[in-house]
Amino acid sequence: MKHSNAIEPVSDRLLHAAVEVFAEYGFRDATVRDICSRANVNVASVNYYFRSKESLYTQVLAFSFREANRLYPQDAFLEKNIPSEQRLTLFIRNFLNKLMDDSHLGLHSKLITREIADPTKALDDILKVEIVPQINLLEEIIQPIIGIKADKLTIQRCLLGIYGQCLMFKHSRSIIDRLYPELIADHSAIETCAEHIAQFSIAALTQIAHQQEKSTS
Amino acid sequence: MKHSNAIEPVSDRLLHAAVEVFAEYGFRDATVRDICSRANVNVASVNYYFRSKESLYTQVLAFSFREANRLYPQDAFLEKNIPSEQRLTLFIRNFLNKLMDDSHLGLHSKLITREIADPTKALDDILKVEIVPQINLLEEIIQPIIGIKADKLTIQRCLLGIYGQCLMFKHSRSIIDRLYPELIADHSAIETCAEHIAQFSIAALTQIAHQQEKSTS
DNA sequence: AATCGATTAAAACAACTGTTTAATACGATC
DNA sequence: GATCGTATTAAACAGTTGTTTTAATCGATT
Repeated sequence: MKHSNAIEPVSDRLLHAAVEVFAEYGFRDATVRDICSRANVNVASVNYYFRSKESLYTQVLAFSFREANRLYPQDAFLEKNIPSEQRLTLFIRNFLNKLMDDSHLGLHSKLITREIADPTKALDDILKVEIVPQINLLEEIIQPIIGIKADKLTIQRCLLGIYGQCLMFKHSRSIIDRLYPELIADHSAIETCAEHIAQFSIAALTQIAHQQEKSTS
Repeated sequence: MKHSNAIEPVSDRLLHAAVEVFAEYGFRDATVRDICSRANVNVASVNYYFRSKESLYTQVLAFSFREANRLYPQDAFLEKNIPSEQRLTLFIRNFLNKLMDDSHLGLHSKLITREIADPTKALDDILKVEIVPQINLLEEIIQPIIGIKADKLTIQRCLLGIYGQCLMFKHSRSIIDRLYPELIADHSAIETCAEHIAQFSIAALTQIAHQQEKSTS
């Protein structure tokens, strides 16, 4: 006797349930039984359809990245003929929206930041396929703002600074929820935060650019 | 028969071992048996000296904050007669050094950031006693830079931005280790990063201050 | 030397973990 | 309708977890 909501294949139900559970508890604290009960399937199904809990987790991560990129495509700021400042603003807005998406499919960013904060074996693959290309894109964007003469390490520090301002909203969500809930009350509030980070960073970057010019002239 | 290194009381050995294990694995994945074997005591000792694993964790967190504040006192930038920019620089340098301290006693910051990223019941106490005062101090420091007219929410966003740039080095350590290890190779490299964050932030803050003046005049 | 409270030790507890097994039910093919 | 591979189930497995129990040991006091 199949269960009530049997429209969706078992393996798909497992994958979706696993996204929820892994996002909520992390790989180590998520339990196979929890996943299976949410998917309304037997405990043995995880090992039947996916080889193991770990293999399921890997596939969940891959699926999450696909979904995140589907919902928040990076098309808008790929065009190189718009001003760098505007490209940076678009990039930050897109990234922050992706991070703060609390909808059903926004669990993906939780998974990823969890993986960064507490890496499993899966991190190295993620780095290569997803994170490095995104970082390279951001570097390409801020390069014209900061100037050609900029030190390589300086650029790296700027990159991390911009990422840090964004990721703060995810990694320290627990604190923001408790101290500054207004900042992330709704979508428009988050947009304002993105706008702020962009202006903050552009101001700093141009300032650094001026200093570079001075010191090398 | 007592064990070899019996100079230190059992409860102290347990506490120190617990700092290591909780920092490395987090509360949920740390095991009582691991802690006890590192402290060279029986498994039952945790429940004998501390009531439970959870109670031990609470005491470990409190101990860690005491140690962190002992090693990185906030005296230097408490004096209000030095320029705000310099106070901010000192604050950031102190904070980043505290975060990146990899020595034996630097495990404390690992514990704290872990607690922020994945809160237990203990977080609310930590917030009140340790984090809020530090945030208030930073707010007091940047207030003069950003100007009196600044919006309350704007100040909050700036606060988070500065914290985010610093915490990035802790929360996303796994990525920095893999992509930009030079940035945190040694103490002087970290100092340079602190200097960078300070300049980056000051540039942005003064820029915001100018914009505020324009829009309200 | 006997006694008492505090400490340590080994063992067992019950609950939970991921995984496996072995039996059953199903659905299509012959 | 029997047969065969697939899917599902309940049960059990072996390992680990935090905690408790019960007994042994120690050190000081009487």
